[in-house]
Amino acid sequence: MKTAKVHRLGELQLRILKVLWGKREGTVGEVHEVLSAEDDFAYTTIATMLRKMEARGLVKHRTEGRTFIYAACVAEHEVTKGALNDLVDRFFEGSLAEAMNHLLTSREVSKEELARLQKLIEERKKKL
Amino acid sequence: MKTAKVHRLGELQLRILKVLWGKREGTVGEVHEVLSAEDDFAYTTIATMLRKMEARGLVKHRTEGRTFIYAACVAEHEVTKGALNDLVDRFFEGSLAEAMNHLLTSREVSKEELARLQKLIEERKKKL
DNA sequence: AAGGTAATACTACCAAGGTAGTAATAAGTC
DNA sequence: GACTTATTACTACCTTGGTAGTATTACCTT
Repeated sequence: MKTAKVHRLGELQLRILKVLWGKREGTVGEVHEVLSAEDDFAYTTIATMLRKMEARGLVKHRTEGRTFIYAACVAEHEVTKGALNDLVDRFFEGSLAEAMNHLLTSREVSKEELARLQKLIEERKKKL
Repeated sequence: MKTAKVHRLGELQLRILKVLWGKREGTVGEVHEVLSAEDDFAYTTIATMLRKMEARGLVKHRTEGRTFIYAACVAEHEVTKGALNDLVDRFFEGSLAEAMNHLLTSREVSKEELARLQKLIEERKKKL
């Protein structure tokens, strides 16, 4: 059960992972730069967080010179899936339709999105 | 912005809220009893948590004799909606279809659920 | 009236996320 | 060779969720 609790990610941790997923790898400086474009973070905050995340097994690093080049250890798909499943289980006792219902009624949904959703369901049906 | 961060609820907090939503109100003992049926909690753990939650504005209490009768301050719908929206925003940059896609591909979905989903989407379409 | 019981209050921890300053170090620049 | 700069290491704090023991109090039952 090594995948345990992968969904319990903090805000910053997720954002860092997203950067790494997008670039495949990145130094502290690179991650910091990307995130600082949105919010203000100290360089050391990112560095510390990355070190903590490595201790948790979320990322790993290789060394180039004296610089650490970090990469995600967890797949985006896995994390996303974990978070979604967790939420559906926690809030809707596992009922996908219930979750969907809430989403549809509480969000702005465009006609295009609805069409996409229908298509997705159609395809899913065929695979049953 | 009083709805801020309502989605960031811990596991126990959510479970307590669910009990209160279900019963409309409840004493520490009642909540404790319900939750203890599933997991083992000390009575004082529930009491402490409820007090902390009241400080955060999640629940409130009225007094009957010397007993506190707690009730949720936040609507189930609001919390659920907040959590879902937060997740869709955080993981899928707000794309409902993207979120749905992940749900459909990573979960077990029954034929009945798919049918329900289609119906939901149909109805939503009419309201546009 | 005494004793048990149930209720809240208070205190204390622990873990984890988040944030960042300071120190040490290494490497490139003038 | 001295100086600046980039980089990691260490340390320290704060917050919040979670967990629960101990203390106090008030009530209820013999």
